[in-house]
Amino acid sequence: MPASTGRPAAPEVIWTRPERAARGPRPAHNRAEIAAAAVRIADAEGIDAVSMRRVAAEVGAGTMSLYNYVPRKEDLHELMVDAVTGEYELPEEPSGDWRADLLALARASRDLLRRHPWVPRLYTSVHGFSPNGLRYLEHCLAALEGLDEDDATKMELLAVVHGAVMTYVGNEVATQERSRALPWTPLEEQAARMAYLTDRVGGGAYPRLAAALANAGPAVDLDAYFERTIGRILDAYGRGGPREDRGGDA
Amino acid sequence: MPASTGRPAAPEVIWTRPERAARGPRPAHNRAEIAAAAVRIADAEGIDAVSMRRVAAEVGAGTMSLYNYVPRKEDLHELMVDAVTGEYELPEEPSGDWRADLLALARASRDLLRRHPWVPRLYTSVHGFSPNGLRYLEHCLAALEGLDEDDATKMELLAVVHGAVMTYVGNEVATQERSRALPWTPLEEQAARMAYLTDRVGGGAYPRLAAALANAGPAVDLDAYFERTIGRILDAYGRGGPREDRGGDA
DNA sequence: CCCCACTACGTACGCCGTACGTAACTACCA
DNA sequence: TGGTAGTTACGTACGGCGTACGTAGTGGGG
Repeated sequence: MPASTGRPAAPEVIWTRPERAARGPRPAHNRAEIAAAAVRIADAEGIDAVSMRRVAAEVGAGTMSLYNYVPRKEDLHELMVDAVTGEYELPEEPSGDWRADLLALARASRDLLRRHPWVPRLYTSVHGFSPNGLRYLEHCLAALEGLDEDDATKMELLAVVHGAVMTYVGNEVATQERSRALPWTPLEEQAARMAYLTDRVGGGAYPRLAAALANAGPAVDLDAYFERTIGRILDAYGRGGPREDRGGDA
Repeated sequence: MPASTGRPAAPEVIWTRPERAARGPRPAHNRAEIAAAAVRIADAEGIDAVSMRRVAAEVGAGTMSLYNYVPRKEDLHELMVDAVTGEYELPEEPSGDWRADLLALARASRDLLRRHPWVPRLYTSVHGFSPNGLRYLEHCLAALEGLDEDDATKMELLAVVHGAVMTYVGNEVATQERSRALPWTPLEEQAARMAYLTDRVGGGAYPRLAAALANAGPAVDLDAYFERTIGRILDAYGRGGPREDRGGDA
C-alpha cells in the first residue's frame, strides 16, 4: 500500500500533528530548521520566492520530502509566522505600568515587522494561535493585569493596537515588499505615485484632501506619528491607568 | 516593428495610463467591464480563482488581449479594489455630526468587506489612492470638518478606524476565504481550531488566556463588539464631539 | 490615401503546488 | 528473532499560472 503524502482529509491544525512519528526512519530535518530556512528566503528575496521547491533546496532535501514535514504550503506560512513571533524578547514579569509595557510591545512589533516585511501579507491567511502566538498573547494579558477593564475589553484593546501597528508598518513596508521583482526602485515608484497624487488632487475635485496634503508637508516623522497614534489608542482604554490619574468621568 | 505588450519599464500608476489610445482600432472591452468580471469571479470563487486567463475568458477575450488593458496582474487587483470602493453610497453632504458619520462609514466598510471577503488579502499590496479611493477619502475628510483637530490627526484617525475595521472583518472573513478549496467546511475548521486552542490552553501554561477565554463564553455578539470598538476609537479623538459635550480636560 | 500605432491573440517558457508510485528503513509484535 | 506495517525520501508528472514575443488585421491623422 502506498504511503501517500499524509495530507489530512479532516480539518487539522499543524500544531496538533506530532513533529516526529513513533515508527519509521529518523527524519533528516525538522520544522524549526524548515521554518528558519523559509524565513531566511523571505527576508532576503521576498515572500514570493518562498516556494516548496526553493525551501526544500535550501534545507538540502528533495522537493516532495518537504511534504513529510508540512502538509500544505499554507502550513509553512503558519510555521514562518510562528518562528518570527518567537523573536519577541518578553521579560519574565511585566513592569506594572501597563501603558508603558503595551507601548514597548507595540514598538517591538513595529521593529519585528520591519525586519520581516512579508508578515503583513501572510497575516490575513494565518490564524495566529501558534505556540509563540499564545505565549505572546499571554504576556500581553499579564501586562494588562493592572488595567481595570474586563477580559473582553482587554482582548479588544490588544486587537486594536495590533491592528494599528499592522496597518502602519504594513503600509510603510508594502511598497518595498511589492516592488521586489520590478525593474525600478521603491523610491522611484513612490515618486511616481506622489506625482500622480498631487496631479490628481491639484485638479480641485478634492479640496480637503489637497489641503491636508499641503499641510502635511514633505517630511513626516513616521516614528513620532506611530507613538502618537498608539498613545491615543491606549488613552481610549482606561484613561491614564497608572500613568496619570484619571481625567474626568469614570 | 512588433507592438509588444506595452508593459512599462518605468514606474507607472495604472490611473495615469489613458484608458483608450488615440490611434488604432476601437477596443472591444474596457477597464470597468474587466474589473467587474474579476470582482464577480472573486466573490463567487475566491481571489485565487482570479487569473488572467480566467478573467479574459469571463469577458470573452483571448488571454493575452487582457494585457492591452491591464499591464500586470497587480494592476488588475488595483482595478478590483477601486471597483468595490465605488460601491460606497456617499451622501452629498455630511450630516454635521462627525461621530455619527464616521460610525456609519465604518459600518459601510464592514458590510462592504463582508460582501467582498477577498479585499483584506489584497489590501497590503494595493496602494489605495485610486479614483474611488480619493473620492472616499475626500468624503471622510468632509465628515470630519467639525472635528477640532489638525489635518494630520484627522488622517491618523481615519487610518486607525480603517485599520480596525480591516482587522476585525478580516479575521471574521479569513477562514471563510481561506478554506475555499479545502475538503472541509469553515465551521469544521473553526471547530478543530477551537478544540486545539482549548486543549492547549487547558494545560495551565497560559492562565490569563484561559481565564479570558472562559469569561468570553461561547457566543460573542460580533456586531456589538464592532460598535464598542469603533466607539472607543472615536472617543479617543475629540472626546465627544457634537454628541456629548466634553467630559473633563481639553 | 496610406502608413503606422494600436488591437487581438496563439504559442511557448519557466515557474508553481502537489498527487502518486517506489524503494529503503526501523520499531514493534508474534 | 523475523516479519511486517508504518514511515521517510524523492523522482516523475500533471494541470495551471504569469507573461514574453511574434504575427495578422484595423482604422484615424498627416
